[in-house]
Amino acid sequence: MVSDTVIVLDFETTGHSPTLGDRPIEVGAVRIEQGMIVDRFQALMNPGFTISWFIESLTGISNELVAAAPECEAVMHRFADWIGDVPLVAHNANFDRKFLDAELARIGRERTNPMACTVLASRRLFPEAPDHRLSTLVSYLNIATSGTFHRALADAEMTGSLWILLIDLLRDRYGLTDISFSLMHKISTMSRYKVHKFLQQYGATH
DNA sequence: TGCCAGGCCCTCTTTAGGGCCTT
Repeated sequence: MVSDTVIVLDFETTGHSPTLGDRPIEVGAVRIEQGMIVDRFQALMNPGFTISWFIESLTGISNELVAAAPECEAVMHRFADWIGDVPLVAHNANFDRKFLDAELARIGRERTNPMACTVLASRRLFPEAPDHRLSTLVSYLNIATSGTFHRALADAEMTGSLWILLIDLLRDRYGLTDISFSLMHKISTMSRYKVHKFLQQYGATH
């Protein structure tokens, strides 16, 4: 099986909206080559203000932890260098894209990487799942887990496993042998009613 | 002080509303 190299990333943040001042407190990511995780990135970062009790409880990331961490700007420079121009993947990519773009803008850099979403892909390829939250899909698809959720690297690793399963499903169900990032991206953004027929036709001609 | 987003996607739709998904 040949598939493109991708980087699967996840941010833990102080809230939902960078436009209202929320910032990342941790980034985790895995690099996937040939269907395997071959490298990892993880860093806590200091957002410059106090994290709410809710976020401390949700993530287990305390104010003490981020106080000892480097500022977001320093981490994001390292992260931007690490991801390069490799295509990106995230679970609910719209969320992580907002924070990535906002933090890159703060350091005078810009994302050029295309980005795909495992929520959108899963809704089309696993429509029978109870729902499409990461924790539900991990359980439903028997994805290996350390038992930790809402930590960036653990969530990125599970999302990476989900990405690999999505590619496996395209291979097994439709006989596709060369599954590119752009094919998965196309599937994720087309009408869910057209996906099955499209893949049948695609599999017959590739 | 209290509250805060937003893109996707379905449907009892398109002159709209509300659930899903992320922290």
